[in-house]
Amino acid sequence: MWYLGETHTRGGRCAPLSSCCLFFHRDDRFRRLWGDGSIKSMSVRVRFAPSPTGNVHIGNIRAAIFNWLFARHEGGAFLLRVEDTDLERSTDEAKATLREAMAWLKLDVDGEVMYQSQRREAHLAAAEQLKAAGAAYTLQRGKDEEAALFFQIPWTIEAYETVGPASLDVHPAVPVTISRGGIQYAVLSKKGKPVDESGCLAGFKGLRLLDSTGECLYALEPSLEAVQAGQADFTVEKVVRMEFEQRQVVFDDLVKGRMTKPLDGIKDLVILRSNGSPVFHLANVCDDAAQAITHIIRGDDHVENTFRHIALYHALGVTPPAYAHLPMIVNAQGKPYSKRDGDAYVGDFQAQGFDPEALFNYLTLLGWAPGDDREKLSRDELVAAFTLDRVRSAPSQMDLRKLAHLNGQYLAELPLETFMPAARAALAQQEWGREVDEALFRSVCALLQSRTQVYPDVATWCYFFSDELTYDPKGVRKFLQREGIGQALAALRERLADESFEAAAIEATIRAVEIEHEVPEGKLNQSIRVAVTATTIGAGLYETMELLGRERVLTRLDYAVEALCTRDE
RNA sequence: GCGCCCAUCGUCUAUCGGUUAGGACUCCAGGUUUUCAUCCUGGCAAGAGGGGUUCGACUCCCCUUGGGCGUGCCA
Repeated sequence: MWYLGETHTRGGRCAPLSSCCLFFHRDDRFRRLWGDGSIKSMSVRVRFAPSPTGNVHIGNIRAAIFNWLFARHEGGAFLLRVEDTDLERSTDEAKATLREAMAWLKLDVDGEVMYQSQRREAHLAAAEQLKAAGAAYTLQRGKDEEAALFFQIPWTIEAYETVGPASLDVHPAVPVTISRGGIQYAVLSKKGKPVDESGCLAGFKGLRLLDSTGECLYALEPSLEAVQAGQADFTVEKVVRMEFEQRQVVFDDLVKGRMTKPLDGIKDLVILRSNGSPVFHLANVCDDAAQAITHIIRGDDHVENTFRHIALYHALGVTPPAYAHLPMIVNAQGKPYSKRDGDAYVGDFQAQGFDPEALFNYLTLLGWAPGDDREKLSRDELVAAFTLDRVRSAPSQMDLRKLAHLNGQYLAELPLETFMPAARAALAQQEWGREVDEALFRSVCALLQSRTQVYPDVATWCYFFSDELTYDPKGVRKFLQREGIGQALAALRERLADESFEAAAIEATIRAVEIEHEVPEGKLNQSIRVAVTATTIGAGLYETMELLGRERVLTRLDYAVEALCTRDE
């Protein structure tokens, strides 16, 4: 538990968020661990917090998988929070899709599911708390509009560290403004044009504005309290240079290592829209605190948010959780999956007949590896091996062929009773596969399961169930249109007509025909295969013929001799 | 533009200063299977470029290039 000790000592300080305790008391797990209000265990609590949009993105589910794996490895809790504040998209159907995807991959959730839409009061209370503490202020955008509530990046918190003295050349034509909302100024572009910049007040500790002679036009410190309180603001003209003590926000990411971001590059953020609704940042932080999340494991598109979220935690009086940012999964072009990319949703993989365990296993291998040469790992092995320090920080792209290969290994191990229904469903996609003989189907499954990579491969089983065959032209040319083949097959047909039609007997018959017709041993097999199955690949020939049955084999041999073989005698 | 992050075979990855840079997928060749597939053996294939630090660098540092993310009263 190397990362728990120092970086994360949650002191059970959820007190400022009154509503969170309400939530906890409904959570049996919490009651068990911390029922008397004291901390007995530093149990890991992670969460998956998707927006239910009707589709679960593959990158999202990978984040869920890593969270789940981490929780199970640590013996902690894996929680689900449905961020359903977008009422238009968050339909019951979308939520059901989400739960189905998770159930399919066996991502079992601990405790009660939290629905963010029901947390509005808590979010508003948190906003109110910040406002009362002077950590938030209202600001009007337009004259006629209602004011939005901004979170003021705190002046000091323990997550800041000093970088050192900094100076910035400023465009003198654009005045520098100092207000509760931060510092606004313009720097010079390469061509000398003004480029607007702004940052929060806290980013400019010890700020001094200098003119071209080096004289100090304004110093922040004397009026700091008045500015912070919104009782004073300043506009300073002809500033050429700003000097200040640069500070940065720091956190130790469990996969990316030490992360820093200069405070002067961070802006105050809206937490309550002018219509009064809470924004993502507030809701997210608030709920993570309420669920007592200890580790946030999410996509690295959130790293920038983290710096501001940490400030929010501190302002709310809550110790921030530990963070682990996962690399993105990109498409075959190396670009992030967009909504237009097909095959990027969990449901698609399910529909395409991938085995959930195979997909689960494959997804763990994207951005993570156990460190030895194992690739096919069972759930238990994955849980045992999974640690965040082995997560890579470079993006990775999916390789469908490798997934298919892995899938094949999983399918081969499935009990026949599990394999059959799925194979049946795939077979039903084919016209000839809707109604098949049950006994034959079972036998064919038994014969071909081990060589099925993905369920749609069952389309190649056509020759067992249908007589409308499409002969592989290459196979016909290579194995049927050869001198003497027609005669040999014709002879075989005669002998098969009245001998036992069991695999071993069939094999013996074939060998005998080969000898009679002076065909090298085994060389007739592929010709027979093409004649009776129309393809060059398949299972063992003798078993295949036995399953096909005498009638079909004889008919097809007749057809091959008549229509496909070279007539050269 | 600025900020943050990333960089080993085509792809997924191993390597935590000293290796003939290993494995897997794909592809190719051979073997086993008197057939097909599996399987086995072998092969093709990588440290983006340039500077440092060091006896020694894929590994640490800097620069460049390339890519991603962020820069919303989206999440």
